[in-house]
Amino acid sequence: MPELPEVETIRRQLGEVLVGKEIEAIEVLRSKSFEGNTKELVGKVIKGVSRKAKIMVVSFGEWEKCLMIHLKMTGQLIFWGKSRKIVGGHPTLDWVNELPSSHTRVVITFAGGDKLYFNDMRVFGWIRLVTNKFAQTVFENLPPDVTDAKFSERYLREKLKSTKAVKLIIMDQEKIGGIGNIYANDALFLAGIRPNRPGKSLTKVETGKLYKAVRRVINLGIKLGGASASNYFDINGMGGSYQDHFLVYKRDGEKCEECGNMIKKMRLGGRGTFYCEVCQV
DNA sequence: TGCCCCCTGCAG
DNA sequence: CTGCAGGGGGCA
Repeated sequence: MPELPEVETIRRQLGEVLVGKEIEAIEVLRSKSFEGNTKELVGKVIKGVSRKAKIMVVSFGEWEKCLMIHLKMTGQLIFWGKSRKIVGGHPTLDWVNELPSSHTRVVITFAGGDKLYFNDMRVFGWIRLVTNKFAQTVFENLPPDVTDAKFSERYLREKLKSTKAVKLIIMDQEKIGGIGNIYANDALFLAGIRPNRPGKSLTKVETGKLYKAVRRVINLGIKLGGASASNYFDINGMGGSYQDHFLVYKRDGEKCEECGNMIKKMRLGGRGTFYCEVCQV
């Protein structure tokens, strides 16, 4: 589910409630969802939560290990307990009181009774106990993500030197981190570029527009707490609101707000792709 | 580069 | 029933 803005929203919230918390127990309800020996974590105190692209790392300060988390398509981290802090005003997940649910894969209990539920309907996501060294190597080997200072217009231009469709390039996590299907579609609309254009066919001006568009949609996504189009919720079970600002994503059949023409849908790299054939050339 | 796969659920 | 879903790895 989550792309960079959703993961970043979760990361910030986790940082607020988890730092200083001591792990009391970890219950793995689905073995595929957790890798490592849960017993090693008992008594460990969380020191921070970081992120690169769509991957989060929960660190424990001096300890040599950390937790890496990837939510993939349907992963959720729901925090429940006395320390729960609700900030937003968006609709709440109605089953938040009934956790664990049938989709709960891992439950982390903290000293004092607060709990963190890892829900993941499709079981693609994971939590892994790894060494700090390993996590550091993973992060170092990831390309810059959209929020990274190293993600420059020049960098983007370099990555676009390919015959691959521009949408597939900007979604390629080995080239640029953090852009998934929602924000890729909207960024290309904002830039006025057809998603299936070969990357190398973009002019310098178009590349500049795409660069600004990508940063704009990702930053707006973060500001709005992510997009709750289907099953994304923050750690309080609350939705984001970027879905109220979708430009083309999931809007096929509706009118383009710019020109009034019908938004079309095509398939690109096996993913639903939305665009306006008038505004995007 | 283009499939198929990992899973589960839901809309058409 | 089929196809599709905000991700990504492995395979030829």
